[in-house]
Amino acid sequence: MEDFLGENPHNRLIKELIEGKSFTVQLQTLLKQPNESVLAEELIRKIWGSFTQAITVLNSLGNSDNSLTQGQIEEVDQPNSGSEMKKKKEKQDRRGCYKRRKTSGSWMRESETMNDGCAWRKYGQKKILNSKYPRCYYRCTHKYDQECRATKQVQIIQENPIIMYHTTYFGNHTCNSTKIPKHTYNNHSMVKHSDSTVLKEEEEEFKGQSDNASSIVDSNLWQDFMPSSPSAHDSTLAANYNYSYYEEIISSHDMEDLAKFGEIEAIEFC
DNA sequence: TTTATTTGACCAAC
DNA sequence: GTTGGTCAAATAAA
Repeated sequence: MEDFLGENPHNRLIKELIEGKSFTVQLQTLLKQPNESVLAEELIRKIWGSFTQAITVLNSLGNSDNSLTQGQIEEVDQPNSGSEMKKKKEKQDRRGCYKRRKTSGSWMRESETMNDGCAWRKYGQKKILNSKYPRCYYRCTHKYDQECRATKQVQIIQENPIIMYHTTYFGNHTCNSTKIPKHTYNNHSMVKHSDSTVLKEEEEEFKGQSDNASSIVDSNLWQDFMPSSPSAHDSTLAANYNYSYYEEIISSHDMEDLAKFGEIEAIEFC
């Protein structure tokens, strides 16, 4: 593993996250006392610094496909500075102006129902070459009001004896209305498949729930570091941050390393 | 009137 | 040149 400014990046990352958590606990204590706003502001600044450093370290780890640009980092760094402006950016005619999506960051499920508990809006349908059934394109209902970029493609793969749908999900829900499902990594409900992730669901458990599977790890990880319940922005930040990297961290011996630092209690996935 | 769906056009990727 | 993903006008439904 490459050094990060003379320090092992892995250790540096752990150190920054632990510091961030420690500052959060201090802040929590401080907020219970009156007239400590100056100290609180200082702690907030330190927490911000820790997470910024952590993001920088993660971003430096060489996964170029998923590395954030500095602009993206700054975007999440300054929650009130640019995003509001972007929300108001005027619509323009972007018909046909798109990049064909890559399969990385996607995951699939096959089920007897299209219903997954999320609010989707259909925006297109296409006949697919060598396919008996058309492919339907859906985006999150909150694409514009909450800038949720989740999309899915649904295609019937068989009609007999029952209709089976093959659904491919792209992106994570960042909208507030999304419910976090009870899918977990440790029950092996998700199977990594090449660059994408195949979601082998337990259908009964799944019905009526969201299937924003990748956000599970993200949201719980961040919950662990957050003193209060995370906002949509928090999960966005984590979700945008390349969950596959978290998966890599969490599923490996690195968890032992996390524990070694002693400050982090068990990280639970639902 | 508002919201959702359908469908043809557009165009980048292959 | 073909294919597939997205847009937006037209249309339907609530």
